[in-house]
Amino acid sequence: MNFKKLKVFTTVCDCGSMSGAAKKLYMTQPAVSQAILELEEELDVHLFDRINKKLLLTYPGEVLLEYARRILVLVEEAQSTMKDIANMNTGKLRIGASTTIGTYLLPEIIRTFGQKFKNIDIPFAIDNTGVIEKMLLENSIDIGLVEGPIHSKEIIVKPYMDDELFIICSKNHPWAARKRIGPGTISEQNIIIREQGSGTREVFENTMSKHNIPYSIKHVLNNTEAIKKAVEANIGVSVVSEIAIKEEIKSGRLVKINLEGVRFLRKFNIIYHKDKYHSKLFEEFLRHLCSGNF
Amino acid sequence: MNFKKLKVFTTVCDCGSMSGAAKKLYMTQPAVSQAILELEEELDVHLFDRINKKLLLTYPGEVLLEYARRILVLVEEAQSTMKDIANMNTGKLRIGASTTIGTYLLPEIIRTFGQKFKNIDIPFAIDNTGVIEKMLLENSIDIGLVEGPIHSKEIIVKPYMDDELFIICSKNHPWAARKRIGPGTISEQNIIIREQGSGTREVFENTMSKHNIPYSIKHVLNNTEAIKKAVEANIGVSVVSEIAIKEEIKSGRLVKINLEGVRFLRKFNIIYHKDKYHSKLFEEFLRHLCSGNF
DNA sequence: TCTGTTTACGCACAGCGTAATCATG
DNA sequence: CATGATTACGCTGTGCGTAAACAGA
Repeated sequence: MNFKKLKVFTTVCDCGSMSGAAKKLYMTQPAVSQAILELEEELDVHLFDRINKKLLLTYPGEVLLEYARRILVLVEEAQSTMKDIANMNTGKLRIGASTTIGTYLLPEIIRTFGQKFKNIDIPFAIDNTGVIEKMLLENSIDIGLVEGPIHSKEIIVKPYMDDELFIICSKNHPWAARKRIGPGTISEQNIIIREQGSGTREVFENTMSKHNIPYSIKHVLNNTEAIKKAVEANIGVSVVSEIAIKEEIKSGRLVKINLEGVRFLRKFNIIYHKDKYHSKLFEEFLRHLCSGNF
Repeated sequence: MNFKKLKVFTTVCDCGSMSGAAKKLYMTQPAVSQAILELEEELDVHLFDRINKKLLLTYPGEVLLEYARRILVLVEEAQSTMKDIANMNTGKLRIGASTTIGTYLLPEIIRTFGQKFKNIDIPFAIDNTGVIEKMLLENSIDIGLVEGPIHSKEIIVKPYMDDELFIICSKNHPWAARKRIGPGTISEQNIIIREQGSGTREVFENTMSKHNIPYSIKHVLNNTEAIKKAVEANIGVSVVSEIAIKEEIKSGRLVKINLEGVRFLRKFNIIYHKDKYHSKLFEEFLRHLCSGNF
């Protein structure tokens, strides 16, 4: 018993004749006849009564027909679904991202990717880089977008884009008109910054100490949105990734300030497992990342 | 794609390794490996990630696994059901019977046959011989038990048993003590008999006229049970098939009377289509009929 | 004779085993 | 070196087509 024979059987039932089924299946009559005989032999059952040239289903024939139809429907559905997956008409890509990227970049990335590929399931997780790395290793995500360093040798790290942190102030702040300040002026300001452990804070502190610039932290907020609101309210100045403030810069609510001779640079990376098969959807997502401007 | 490959696939998923699956399936590793590769090639999809010697299902792999399990369950169920049918652990035999046989013989026949073969479905129809013959020709029953003559050349008629009609009277009737009467005495009696068209009445009338015995019908009842009750109540005498009065004869409520020199004989026949395949269940039913004393 | 099924026979390929190779711990 | 996957290759049997026989209208 195999799919083909079941298909032959159901077709014969539909047509009421072997020759009709043969025509429909692009086979010869003998092949159809043989398939039916083999089914009958294998199952030790007569499927048809041959009365007056008419093929009439026997009881076991009826029973088998029921099963055969159900099986073939499932098989065809399976094949069609797999074809959809192969053609990326359906699929799944599990994405992980570290906090900043996940918050400010990922939504737009997923939105546009989802537009390009309908019916695609794109579950995502947002957590710090270490957790995202771990998820990649235990195969609970397919690809990650992170800011921090990766340690596992099994993970391929591909630079995605350069990120830069900027000092920001309110449009009402005295700096707003100047856009450039000297390193010395910063120590006079109330600095609002993310909590210890944040990648953003780490880059800021490292860079500042590298340049031996003194500064004093006034407020600590564990949330970029809260920081932006605080700066907008002119409670102090802060430093955040440029991707977090596009909107506010555009509308003029916040102003980017250049600290003379100092830049806060880091890289965003795409990470994925070196041994994992790269599905077409995966490749498309990579292409999508590199093509788009997010 | 075929059953075997799906089976290989699900087994590999269960075992988490090709070698394990090979052992379970009594195949060699390469054969398993090849089956999986062929599946992947045919469906144009990667089913496993080969990470650290571990086989991890990809998304398309998961989807296929779902389908494969459902398909294989159905296939196994189908095979098991067909096997049951072949072994007569389940099955169906559609029986038709003419009125007298259907009423007095068939219930016991079906009861005992159903005891021998559990889980067998035995739908039956009771109607006059002509209808039963027609049902056989249009394949709505598999076998018939009839008293009347069959006309179709396509039907095989096999004598089943001899039936004899007997004149019956109540135990309170004057005849009851004698058991034998002469042909002349019958015309003095109130005769109760079935309606026109009844096989029983036909045999009675034919036999009586063949012997030139005069008789007068007093009551007509279209129902053997009613006739028996009427005779028991000594309203008159009647003539019925011996199979209809076993119980009453045994208990003495009715008495069988011999009409000297006259017997009302007919045959019960088993009928079935000459071209229809005789299932094992069918053969068993024939054997059952011939073996039992009904 | 024509239509449709079955039987007979030969070929081609799918699918399995054996053996060798590769990869990884 | 041991375990397990892959590659290479040859054989066997399934499954199909062609051809012929058979059966019924």
